Amino acid sequence: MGRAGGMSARLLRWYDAYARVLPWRERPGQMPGQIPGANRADPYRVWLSEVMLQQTTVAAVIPYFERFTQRWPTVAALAAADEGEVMAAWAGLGYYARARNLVACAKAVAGRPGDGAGVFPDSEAGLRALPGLGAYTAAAVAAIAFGQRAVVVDANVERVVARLFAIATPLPAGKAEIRAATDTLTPDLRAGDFAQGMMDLGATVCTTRAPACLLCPLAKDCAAHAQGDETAYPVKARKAPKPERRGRAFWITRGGEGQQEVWLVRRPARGMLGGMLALPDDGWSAKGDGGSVRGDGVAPLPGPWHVAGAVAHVFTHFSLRLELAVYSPVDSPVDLGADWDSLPGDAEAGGGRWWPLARLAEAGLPTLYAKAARLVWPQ
DNA sequence: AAGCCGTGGGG
DNA sequence: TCCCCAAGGCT
Repeated sequence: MGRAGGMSARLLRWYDAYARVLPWRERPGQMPGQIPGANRADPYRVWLSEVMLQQTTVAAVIPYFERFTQRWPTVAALAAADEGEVMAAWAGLGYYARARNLVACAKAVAGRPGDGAGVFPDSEAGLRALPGLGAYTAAAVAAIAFGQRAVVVDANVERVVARLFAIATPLPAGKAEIRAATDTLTPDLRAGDFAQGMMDLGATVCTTRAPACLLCPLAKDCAAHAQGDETAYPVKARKAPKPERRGRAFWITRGGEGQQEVWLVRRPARGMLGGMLALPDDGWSAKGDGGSVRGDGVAPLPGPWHVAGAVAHVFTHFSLRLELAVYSPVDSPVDLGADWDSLPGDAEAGGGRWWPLARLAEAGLPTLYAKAARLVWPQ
């Protein structure tokens, strides 16, 4: 057995002993010398978990995974689900294009011709062609659910491998080099357990800030450890500072005590918070861009309003300070309900709708709007 | 191909 | 407080 073989064997033994117990995962190492795919797990659950885990922590995913699998136990059930309900169930998890792709992928799988209906493709290439599955997810599902040998590289593997081989090429340029090195380590058998083991190692031992090399089964093979500077790898460029944006959302209600409703809009499928229900807003103009207002606008609305407060929210590439303007308080003489046509809402996205305040939690607002709503409507 | 796309937790 | 980052994909 070569050096790479020794490393993967050590990693698999470590995984057999210390694998995290996760809802979508089968227990490893039940059968020494097992055949390929001996640990294969339900492809639907593997796929769903992998999509949820894209750029998202395990702790954040677990409750969503439990709710989704309870409500939609099979890919066929998910394919038949109302898309709005899926989006609402995804609310709070972020990167909402994943939810739209999730539905599209479920429909594609459920609609596969012949005996394949409702069955995921079992090859990496077949999986890669499905919406929402990129290089990582296709490889992960092929390996974990179908026992295929696939080279699985996520941010954990990138970090572990960059350290093992002291790869100094900065990311993302270094990705090719890292993938090639991962390929040499990946075993023909148990590629899925190997991938999960590498990810567990990265998540629990070979961590970004303070790697626990004393606990690492690969420490004696690790070039960065030999150099005494594990955290020097992988090399990454510094991120650009986030610009600040400001915006104003509108809290428009109607109805009497106990029967109040709030005006919600469906955001366009593309762009920020695409496809999600939201409070109408003015488009979050960037500071200093002339105050250009895109989106819903508020000019046509009659009646007095006041600013109830503001929330701060940080997105991937900008931060936002969102004011909440409250229209038509309960005692207002203005009946906005009679002014339906003038209410804001993107027609192509389905316009807007009055939503009972008592059931606001079920609307599935993205965190930004949930925070804003909390200013005037306690949970 | 570089920018867009959420959120919450940890140091 | 602020910065970094997490089982990335799409355009």
